[in-house]
Amino acid sequence: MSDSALAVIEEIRRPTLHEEVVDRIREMISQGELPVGTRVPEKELCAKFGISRTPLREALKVCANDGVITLLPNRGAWITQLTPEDVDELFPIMGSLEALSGELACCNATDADVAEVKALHYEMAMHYARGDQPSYNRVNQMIHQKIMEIAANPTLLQVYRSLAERIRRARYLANASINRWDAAMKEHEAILAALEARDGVLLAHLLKSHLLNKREAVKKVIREDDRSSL
Amino acid sequence: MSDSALAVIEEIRRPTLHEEVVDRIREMISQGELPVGTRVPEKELCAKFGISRTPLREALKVCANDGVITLLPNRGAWITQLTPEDVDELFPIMGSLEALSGELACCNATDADVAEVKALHYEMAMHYARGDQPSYNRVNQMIHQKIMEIAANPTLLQVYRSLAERIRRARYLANASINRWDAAMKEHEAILAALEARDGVLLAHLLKSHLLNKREAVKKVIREDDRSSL
DNA sequence: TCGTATCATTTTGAATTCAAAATGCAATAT
DNA sequence: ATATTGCATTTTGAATTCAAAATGATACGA
Repeated sequence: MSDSALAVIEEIRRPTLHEEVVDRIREMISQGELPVGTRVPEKELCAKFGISRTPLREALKVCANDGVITLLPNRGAWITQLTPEDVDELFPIMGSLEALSGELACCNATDADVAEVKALHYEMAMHYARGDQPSYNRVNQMIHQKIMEIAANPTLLQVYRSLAERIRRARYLANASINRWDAAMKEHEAILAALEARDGVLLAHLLKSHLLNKREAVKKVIREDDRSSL
Repeated sequence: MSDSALAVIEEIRRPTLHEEVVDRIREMISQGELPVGTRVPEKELCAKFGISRTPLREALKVCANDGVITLLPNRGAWITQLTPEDVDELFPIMGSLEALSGELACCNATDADVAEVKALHYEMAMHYARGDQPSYNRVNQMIHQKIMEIAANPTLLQVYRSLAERIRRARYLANASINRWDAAMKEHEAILAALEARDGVLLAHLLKSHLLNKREAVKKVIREDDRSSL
């Protein structure tokens, strides 16, 4: 092996400073602590995090690359305001990726995997029955994550997460009031059945539709958010 | 509109320094000027670009976020060495996205759009007939890009490009010797026909298979590259 | 009164500096 | 001869500094 070549790059990677900052910024945006459409207060964040501008700005470039932040040259970093058009572009992409996760999951799923999804499904049904939306949402997300995990494609997970990050805030707001809860639960029953039957084509289709059904709710939230900032 | 809020963030965006550097680094990797599996020579690049370490390191963080560079804390930035497993993860994802582009393209395509793809197809056929591989590859890529363009989903294009960047070098090498050229041309004829017929489901399927058929060629190149570095 | 020009202040972008970590090398011990 | 320790050098990560651009406030003129 040559002097400067590395056979396989794989190490224990504790997060570096700027990665840590990227996570914190994302978190703050999703919590509304950094409101969409406003300028990132560079100085304040440096003080808050106890760091200098260098790692903060590195993190901002990374976030900009992900579309969460928009950099205006010489005019600062702004928290990206999603437009309804952005949502219309994002959902079909995420739908395709979720569909893929379903297909792959059906190829790989062990009986134990299916049992775990089933357990989560019933846990979610419990929260649904009790009308506990926050818990429902949490378990709901776990189901989709579990399917992604069964798909066993880390790159897919990474790409999906990076897209999900862009609409995380809007999704969070949309989840505050679910307006087609009954329908969503029915869809989830079909999803579970398809996975149990290892019917990849069907599961792909169901996951895609399930996601696209949320599109209008997210767009609605964005439009309201737009109005509130005028 | 409130003091710090921006209705829509949209401006003439001339590339900033670090963005320019990101492009240059990607270009150098795809050309083999920065060989896969080696350490990024920070100092040399600064000298070459005539910049300080700050914008270079910003660019490296962005590239790392895209997976083109791997950062080892306190041990420098390395040009990511794709594994066959990475390729197996990437191709289904890119296949899904190409499929989506085909579906959307069929919804949107005007007659002029189809005519343009047809023209490109014949141009490619010409290069095929003459055995001119480099020109064939160039036009081939233009066709896929044109379909993406017709799909009219800038976000999709952006995501696809970011993934394509990871295997750009390997694809470039694989393209040096096409080993199923006849089959690929036949597939392209079917692709054109599906677009003309506005058969989105079929086009999606064809584009996906067409891409997946390249997977083994890319893996082969990577394995050879691995061996050469031992 | 409203618009424009001037200038001080703040913010941004990028170079420089500085401390900590890693690397390479020589001396020593086994 | 090989492995281990200690030390000088290099590289990395992050703070600081500095110049350029943008912002805001005030004075001036129409």
